[in-house]
Amino acid sequence: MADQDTSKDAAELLKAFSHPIRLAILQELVAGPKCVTDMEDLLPARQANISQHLAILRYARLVDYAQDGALRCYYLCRPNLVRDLLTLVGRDEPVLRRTPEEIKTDKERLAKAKLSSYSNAVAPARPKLKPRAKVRR
Amino acid sequence: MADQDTSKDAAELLKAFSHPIRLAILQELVAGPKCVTDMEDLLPARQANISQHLAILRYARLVDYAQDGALRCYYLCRPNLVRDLLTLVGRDEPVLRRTPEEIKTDKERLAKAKLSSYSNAVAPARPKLKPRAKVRR
DNA sequence: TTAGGATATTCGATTATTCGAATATGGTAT
DNA sequence: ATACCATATTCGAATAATCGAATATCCTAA
Repeated sequence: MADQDTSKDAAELLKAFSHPIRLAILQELVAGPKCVTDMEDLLPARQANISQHLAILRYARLVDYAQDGALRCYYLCRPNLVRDLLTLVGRDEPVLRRTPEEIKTDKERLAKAKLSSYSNAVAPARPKLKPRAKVRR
Repeated sequence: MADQDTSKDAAELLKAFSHPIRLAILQELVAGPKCVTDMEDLLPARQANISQHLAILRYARLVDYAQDGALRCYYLCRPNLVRDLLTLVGRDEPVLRRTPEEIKTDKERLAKAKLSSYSNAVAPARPKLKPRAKVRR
């Protein structure tokens, strides 16, 4: 059942990645170590905010820094993870569509087929349902 | 400057991954297609909640479903992405620690070295600063 | 057509994230 | 010591994510 602890840890790690600014920071660090001031020039965010994001990345152990006088040179402390992750999300894979039949074959289950529909369910605006009948809760 | 659009899209994709239940769902789907009822047995979440997470995964185009009668068989519509991502976060890379000197070498910058400290800045509870002096804002 | 099963969605409340503003901190040079 | 630069942190307000409860919907069997 996909170990709950593992999932929780992995989710937390991924959360650290899941912000545009933080991704941009990581991307910049792939190119080489940088201090906060460098990043200010490269990113659309203010110093305080960048420091906040760096704190999150540090907490996730994705980055660390080496102090150089008054400067803190940030670097990736798990460069392979970061590089591979960035590559992975960059890459784009064609989106599959499977028919109920294909699925059935693949499924270790006993339900019976139904040849008609297969989903179109994607992003574009879901049709709203009827507003809910108000009831005491 | 690590394209802002790209970062935003990538961040959104990663957000879809960044939840323990959603990760667990994806993990289960790597093993093969499943309908919601199957997942209810496998995951520590209620039906409504699972459906909510599936909606998010669908929106991110990570999953889709094939209707089989009253059932909806969910499957990965970008299986490689999902598998690789899960593998990646599962794998654990040793955490690097670089000295200011190493960094300096690697840096296309003109600051001067400082041989002493390197960071210990990680997770465990940050020391609190002095509470801020209250001022009208 | 009605009932029941499987799944989705809406609402609302709770909790978590995010960001700017205002400092606090630490280092270094004076 | 003081001042200044680079960086962190706190607070607070605004926004977003999360989850249960209560339905709504769709499909099929009776």
